[in-house]
Formats: sequence, structure tokens, C-alpha cells
Amino acid sequence: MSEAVSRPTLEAVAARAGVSRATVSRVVNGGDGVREPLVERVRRAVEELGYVPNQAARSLVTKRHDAVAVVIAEPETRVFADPFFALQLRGISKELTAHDNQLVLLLTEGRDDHARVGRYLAGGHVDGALVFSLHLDDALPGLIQGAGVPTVFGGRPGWSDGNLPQTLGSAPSGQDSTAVYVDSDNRGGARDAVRHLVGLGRRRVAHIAGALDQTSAVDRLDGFRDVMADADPRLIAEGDFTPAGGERAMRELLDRCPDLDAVFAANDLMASGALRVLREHGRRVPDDVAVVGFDDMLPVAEQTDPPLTTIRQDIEEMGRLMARLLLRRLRRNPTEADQDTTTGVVLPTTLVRRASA
Amino acid sequence: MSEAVSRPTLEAVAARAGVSRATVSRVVNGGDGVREPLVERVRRAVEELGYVPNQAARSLVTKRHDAVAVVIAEPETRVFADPFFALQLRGISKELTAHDNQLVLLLTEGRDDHARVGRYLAGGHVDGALVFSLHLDDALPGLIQGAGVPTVFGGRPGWSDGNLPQTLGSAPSGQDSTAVYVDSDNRGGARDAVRHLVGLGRRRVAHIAGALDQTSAVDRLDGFRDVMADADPRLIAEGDFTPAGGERAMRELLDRCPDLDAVFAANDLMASGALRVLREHGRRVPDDVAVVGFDDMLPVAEQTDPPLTTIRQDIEEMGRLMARLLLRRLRRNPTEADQDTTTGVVLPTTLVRRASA
DNA sequence: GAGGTTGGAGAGAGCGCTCTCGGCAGCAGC
DNA sequence: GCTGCTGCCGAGAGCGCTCTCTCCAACCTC
Repeated sequence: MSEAVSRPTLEAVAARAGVSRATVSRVVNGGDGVREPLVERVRRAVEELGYVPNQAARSLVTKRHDAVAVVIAEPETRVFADPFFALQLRGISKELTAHDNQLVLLLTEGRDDHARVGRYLAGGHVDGALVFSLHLDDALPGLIQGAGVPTVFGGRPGWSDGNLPQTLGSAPSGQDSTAVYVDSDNRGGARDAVRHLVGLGRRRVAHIAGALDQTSAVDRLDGFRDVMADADPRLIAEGDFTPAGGERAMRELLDRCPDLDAVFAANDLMASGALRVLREHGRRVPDDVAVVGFDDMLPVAEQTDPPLTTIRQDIEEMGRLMARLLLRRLRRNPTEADQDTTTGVVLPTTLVRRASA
Repeated sequence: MSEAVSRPTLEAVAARAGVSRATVSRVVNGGDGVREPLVERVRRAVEELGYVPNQAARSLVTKRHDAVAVVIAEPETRVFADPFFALQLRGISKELTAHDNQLVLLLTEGRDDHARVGRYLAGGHVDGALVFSLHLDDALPGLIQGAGVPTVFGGRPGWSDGNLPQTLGSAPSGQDSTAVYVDSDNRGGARDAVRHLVGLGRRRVAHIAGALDQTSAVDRLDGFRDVMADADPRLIAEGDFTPAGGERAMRELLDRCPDLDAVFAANDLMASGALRVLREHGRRVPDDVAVVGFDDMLPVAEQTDPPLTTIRQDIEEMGRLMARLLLRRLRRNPTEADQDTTTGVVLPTTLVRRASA
């Protein structure tokens, strides 16, 4: 019935190895400037005692935490429940653990929670933050910039470039507050999708847009317009990224333009809804109407009837890249950081051909 | 171009309020034993300086971290990409933040990573762990029990009750190493599913089992057998929880027992595969063959044709409960903990009727 | 071989907090 | 009016680490 054995300290290792605390510290942190025989002796002592550095004590003095926060602001279960975040987290996790950083997950529920997150980040518990900001009117990005924590955004934040919330009053300066983000090429992907449809000989191409308070939806719509510059405005309907929204939009479109011969939906979920409505109206896919989605959300895109032609983005890579970018800024010293003018990284997308177009 | 302003310390607050550090500490931690006027003064000073306690310094002395690890061991992208974990995380997050605890996410990639997780947990960086162990042969649960960290498992761990890895050599004792877990009522849910089919008058009910190295799959199979005690063994096929596996199993079943009139699939993904094969074989659902799934995985269950009748489990609640259980053990003092004989909590499931059965 | 130079090791301060302890009021009891 | 409490508050040690500063030995240089 022994008391919980307290874990060994640097002191204990030093005693065992017959050296000073400082030497053990040096060895544990890379071993530079310590002669080989001593290094060896310390290593053995560490091994034998099962020594693990006390992170709290360490960060008390270094002021580093080797931890970054991942902030996911998503009140809507629907979106949260899709595989998107899981994959992104996975990419982030891989990159972080490869550099011995911990991942502190912050999920927010509604607006009130934003303040909590802001407080947490400003509290200096983590070295940096990875933030997913989905909505244009979201206060979170501003709050976070205000917290003065190095941050990388997932998805282009809602404010336009050059219009950053620079002057947030008491924002601790010294941090360059340029918004760094990683996004996939929503606009380019949309262009590819529409070009593919046009290449198939379709002339009346409709678009089911996503919720336009999200930059991804706006960008995909822009991509559509890039190719269909002179498109009939009635060929565009706004959905909300849900299957039900896709159904609604599809009905509208069929109603307004019965002669449409193709649909580009801003995500696979809406495309699946559209497919259902098309079938219901007796339109054959892809013979009468060709359909392209976006996301390549596997459980959906592969299961629809017919399987969905869509635009794939490498979600996991996006997460990995976000983490890599953040770690790089954390590592740099100020002078170098000044030269780091990266503001946005845009990942390519690819068209995945299945049966629907 | 000011230097990064270092955040205020207890000392600073004390000076401003004209009291000692100890008094500020008392106020910050609840204010017991400090007279009202002083409390007020300290509160104001905290407010004015924007003081936030330094968590590292605090845990250095308290040896608590107000943080728990969530360990998700899932090398397979497929499973990880389903909404399951997202919802569970959400539940966990809600409960943890309600009690001012942080969530440290640990995702593992393959076996080698298990050691890393074990080391991390044993390193005493977190107060407890929430672990999702999916496979029967998984070494992780053992490793974690060995780390001597209070743990709650999500899903019944792979070892049978009463056969815990008690003696893991150098496991720091003092912790009661009973495995606590939260699971949904896989067996009961399966029984409900099959009873529903039987209640519809179906007599040749088949089962597509999940990967049987997972307790959930085993339990669902057991539930099936509970109701169909004398079922033809050829009516059972093992899938792997994927749509493709469901297709394969369905083909097998149709081949072996062309007269089957119902199928209970151990998850919705496999059910969707089964539906496709049934359609391909000209069987009408539910007229010729009724189909029930499991999980109520929304993007899938609602989108199949016909929409899937399935068993719903409250995933988010499961997560919340796991966190609650863990926090309770962390809060308790040893004597009380001894009386806490909770080992498993099983959450109820409900049948959701849609069109497939 | 005296003085200078270097690289490796130890001593010790101190990060920001908590918590025990001791002091000192204020009050009751005799 | 003195002892003995009780209740508040401050002093101070110390959590486990990093990091600077100092010291010392070994090696050059002329």
C-alpha cells in the first residue's frame, strides 16, 4: 500500500549520474557541450530512473509550452459531423507530434464561448493557435488576432486581404498581425468542375451555391462565374451545404430553367440532394443532366446513385500544412519572421471522375 | 515598437491591491478566509491588470493540470473519418470546459505510436485520460493502465471483465486499476433491430456482422443471436464495417440463402452497401427484403434509397458521460474512490424507423 | 614556462505560484 | 485583566526546471 511514488527529478538523475543538475539538463536538451562519457552516464541514469522532464517546471522558465491550440468554431452539428475536421485534425496531429508539440482542442458552442477562447489564448497557455473560421461575420478571428497569439487560419478568413483588423485597441503588438491561412483552391476547383461540364458539351450549366456567409461558398461561386461569365442569373441558386438545401435549390432551378443540362453543386451533400430531385423529376444523370459536386466526401460521393463526379481537396495535407506554417513562425526569431511574408497558401484540387458527369 | 509586455504576476496584483501574494492567491482560488473589503480590492486589481494565473507555475506546485488527454487510436482513415469521433469529442469538450479542464488530443498512427502515448501519459502531463480502444488485440489499454493514469474507456475494452491486466509489473499502484468504460447498448440495440424485423413478420433474418475484432461488432452479433437463437448459421456473414464489406457480405448471403427476407447490418455503412446489392439483384426494399442498420449515421442513413431504418445511439452523450465519470474520479479523495465501484455504464439505444424496414 | 584562450562543468538565482506556518488582532471566559 | 481561542493575513519556503555566470583544467602561443 505504498504512497504514489513521486516521479524522479533532474536532481535525482544528477545524483545518480554523479554530475550536476545543469549537466543533466544539458544532456536532456540535446547534449551540446557535454563530453561523451558524461552524456553516456547521464543517459543511463535517465533510463534507469525512468526520468521524464516536468513540463510545467520547464515552461515556467522557458515560457514555451510546446503546445498549440486548435480552435474549431462550429455550432452546427451538421458540419461538425462531417469528415472534414477529423481529417484535418489528423494532418495537424501528425505534424505536431512530429515536432513534439501537443494539441489542445478548443471547440466552441455559440457566441459566448468565443470570449472564453479569447481569454484562454490570451492567457498564454499555448504557443500558437490553429483556427477554423467558417463564417464571414465571425468575431472569433478578430478576437484571436487581438490575443496576440501566432495564428494560422484554416480557410481564408472572412475579411478581405488588406482589410485586416489591425487596430484592435489593446492588442499586444510586437506580433506581426498578418493573417496567415491555408485554404484549398476553391475558385480554381470550381473552374475545373464547370470546365469539365462545358467540355462535355453542356451549355446550360446551373450552380447550387453554398451558404454565402462562408468564403468557400463565395469562392466556388466566383469560380463558376469565371467560366460562365455570361450565365443566366437564374441558373444560380443558393443552398446551405445540406442535402435538404440541395434539394430545395434543385427544385428552384428546374422550375426556373427546365432546359438546364448540368449542375455544379458547391458540395457533395447538396449534390446528393440534387440527384434525388433530378431522379424524382425523371431526369437521367448524366444523360439529361450532368452533376458535379465538391469535396469528394467519401461516404457520400461514392454512395450516391450514380456515384458523384466531384472535386477532391487534400484535407489532411491542409491540416499538416497549417501546423507546419505555425511551427515555422514559432521557431523563427523576430528578424527572420519579418521576412516571412507568407499570408496565404492555397492547395490544389483535382477532379475525380465518377459516373455523374 | 515596445517589447512584448510580460503578463502581470500575482506579485503585481498584490502590490496594486496593497496586500500579500498569499491573499491574492486565496482570492483567485475562491476567496475563502479573506474578508470582504480585501476580496473586493483584490478583485478590482485583478480586473485592472488583466491578470490571468500562470498555469505552469500553478501546476508545478499543485501537481494538477486541469487537463485530460483524449486518446484516439485509429489508423484507419475510414473509421476516423466518420462523424462518430467528432460527436464524441463534442460531448467530451462540453463537459470538460464546463469544469475548466483542457482537452489534449492524442491521435495515434500505428503501433509505434502507442509507446509514445504511453510515455506521454506516464509523464504526468495530464490528470486523466479518455481512451477509445477499438480493437480486441490492442495493446493500448494495457499500456495505459500501466501508466497509472485514471482512465475511462469509450467502448468496452477488449479484455473480458475480471481479466484485467492488473499486474503490469512496475505500474505505480495506489490507483485502483479497475477499467471504467462507457458504451452504448450494442447488444440490446441489436436485439431491438432484429425484434423489429421479426415483428414485421420476417422469418429468414440475416446478419451482416462488423469486424469481429471489435467489441461492438461482437456485441451486436450476440444481440442478433439472442433473438435468432436457432438461426441458420449461413445467415450470418462477416463484413468489416465498410460499404464494400457490406456489398460483399450481402452477395454471400444472397448466394447462400436466396430466400432471406430481412437483413440486419451491424452498421449503416454496410447497410448502404447491402442496399445496393439488393437493388442490383432486383430485390425490392423493404417489400422483398427489409433492412435495418446501426449507428444512425446521418449523412448515410438519410441519404440511402430507401432511407435506412436503424438503431440510434447518443454519441454525444456518451462522450459527455465519459468526461463526467473521469472528472468524478479525479475529484474524489481516495476513501470515497474506494467506494466507487462503477466499472461500466451502458447507454440505451433507440430504433429509428425510416423506409427500409 | 608565464600568460592567454578555450571548452566543459558546477553553483545559484529565479520563473510564478501554493501552502504551511506563525503572528496578531479581536473576543470570550474566568 | 489575563489566558486561550478563533480567524485573517503575511512571510517564506519550495515545486522542478533553465540559464547565466563563474570556475577550472587543459591546451596554445611565443
